[in-house]
Amino acid sequence: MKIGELARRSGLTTHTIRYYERIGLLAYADRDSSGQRRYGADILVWIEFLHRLKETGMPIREMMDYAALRAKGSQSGPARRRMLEQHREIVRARISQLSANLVVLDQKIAGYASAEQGTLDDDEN
Amino acid sequence: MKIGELARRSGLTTHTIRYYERIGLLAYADRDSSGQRRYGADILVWIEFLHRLKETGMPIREMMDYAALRAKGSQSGPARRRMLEQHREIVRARISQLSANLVVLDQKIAGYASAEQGTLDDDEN
DNA sequence: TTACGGGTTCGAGTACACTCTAAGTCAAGT
DNA sequence: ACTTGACTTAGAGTGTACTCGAACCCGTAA
Repeated sequence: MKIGELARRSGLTTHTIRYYERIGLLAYADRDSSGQRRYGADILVWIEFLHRLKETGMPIREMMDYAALRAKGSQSGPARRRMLEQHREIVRARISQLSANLVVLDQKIAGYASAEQGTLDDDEN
Repeated sequence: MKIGELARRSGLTTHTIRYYERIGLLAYADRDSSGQRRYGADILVWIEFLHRLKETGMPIREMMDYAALRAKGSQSGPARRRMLEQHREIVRARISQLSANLVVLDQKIAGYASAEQGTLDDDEN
């Protein structure tokens, strides 16, 4: 497929796909006779994985490191596993933090709700 | 207290405190006779709350809206409650998303671990 | 009195992750 | 032949949230 179709199917823009190739997140794509990028379907799996890393807050730099390991082939498996394990801890910590903050938010909202019932005055935050 | 002490106690830098004042996240602080900012202890509570909003991913623009409502006094309570309720939904969604991605990450790591045991080959991501 | 550790303002600079523009090429449809 | 839409490159611009620098002022201890 060409870059436009990949864009539609991956949810990235063509700009972003080229940008990712430039910085090494996506491998340099084979070009056809007129110089246009041609992709196989397997790149969608990789982009989806990148999307997950991004969604979980991994910085692009780290994704680049991961991509570089991946490009070295299966011998880099253990290193990639270690990266993912570290990242997993960050994600777990983030979930805990958000959950804790969610509790405080709930309390705050309950405080406002009470104030609206006239049973309490609010605390000015 | 002066800005330096507030910085130490709040975890913000003096630069950031002045920046927050500039954009309206913190109220314009009273100045002493030599023009230096003087803060009461109550601002720490507000900064801590701002920190929570930030940690949960609220953009500064929205925090500014919230701060503006707060500056209007207790009559803005209901509007603030609605803002927090909307934000709470965003936080809940984010936690769900992270949790879902965490599961995938676990599977991926398990896949690498199996590959290292020699029981499977990896899938090249 | 002079050095020091604060503080002040304004405006410029930084990091991240895109996002877009300019100027051009190319293939297919009418 | 011409238009349309998709593609190419290099490089500039954007938005967010700070972060820092320059040039200056002010109060206190040696």
